[in-house]
Amino acid sequence: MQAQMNQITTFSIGELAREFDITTRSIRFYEDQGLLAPARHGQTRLYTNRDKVRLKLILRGKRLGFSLAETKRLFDLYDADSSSESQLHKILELIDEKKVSLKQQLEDIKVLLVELGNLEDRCRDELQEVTANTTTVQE
Amino acid sequence: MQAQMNQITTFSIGELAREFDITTRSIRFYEDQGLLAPARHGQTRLYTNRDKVRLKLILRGKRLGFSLAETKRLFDLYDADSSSESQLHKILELIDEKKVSLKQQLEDIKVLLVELGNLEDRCRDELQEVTANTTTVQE
DNA sequence: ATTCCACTTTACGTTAACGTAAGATACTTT
DNA sequence: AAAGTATCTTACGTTAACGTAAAGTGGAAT
Repeated sequence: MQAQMNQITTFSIGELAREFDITTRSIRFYEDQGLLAPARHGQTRLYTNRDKVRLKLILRGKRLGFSLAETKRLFDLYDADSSSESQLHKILELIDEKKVSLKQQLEDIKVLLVELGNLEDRCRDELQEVTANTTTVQE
Repeated sequence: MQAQMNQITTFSIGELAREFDITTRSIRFYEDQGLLAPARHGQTRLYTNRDKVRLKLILRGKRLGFSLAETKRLFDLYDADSSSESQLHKILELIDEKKVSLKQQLEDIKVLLVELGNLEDRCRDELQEVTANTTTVQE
């Protein structure tokens, strides 16, 4: 009851791959690019929960069209504890850039959703006509 | 006053490149991939307003992380006039897929915006402390 | 002991979306 | 006429983000 207190649940590379539906190759590649830094047990990689969160963030970044390099920059920003004044200003700049482009994306998406909705309506109308004709013909 | 009625304003490839801040190479590439089909005057390409709109859509797609192939599919959907019933169903499916992934993106962006806001606040706080310290030291 | 499985490294191959250079054509300006 | 500018085609080069194959290692099951 006491001999196993250090149960810091870890994950194998295969478990993560299955959970996020990606290949182990991708995970190792992200490490190669400096986005992940799992511990090791011998040669084998051991991923902590923190690594798992990182991976989730990487994939979210990808969905948003971020390059791995961009995501890494954001990680580095987040990790940087205390920086110089000029550094902090630079960080704030970067954050602002991202925010601007994200807001642009948000607008883009809203517009596209509306357009897709219209297209969908048009399709449904056409579908109505087609099936109506077919029915008529078959009488 | 009558001899020039067919003034269908067109654009050169260079004009479009400047306006959208991309290279002519890109524009020609989009044509190569079947996303644009400008008219010709001799060898020279002539872009109509419709082409311009298309180009704008292509770039918006890129901002949203669409591949050119995906954007082309959407174009083809939009262009398809009357299709068979099964075709229409397929189109509706595709539209729905896009809508789902776009809504996911929308959520992703909202979350990220909040997180960036937090990060920004943290930076500002730290900046406050740094400048406060500097001021104190310099007294 | 050997078979199996998940993991490892190394390394070459692949696709998308262009970049870039070379050489030809066309129109305009000097 | 010559030079400049914009356009064209052809074609090889480049980068990111992996895919894929080869060959080896380590623990578990038969």
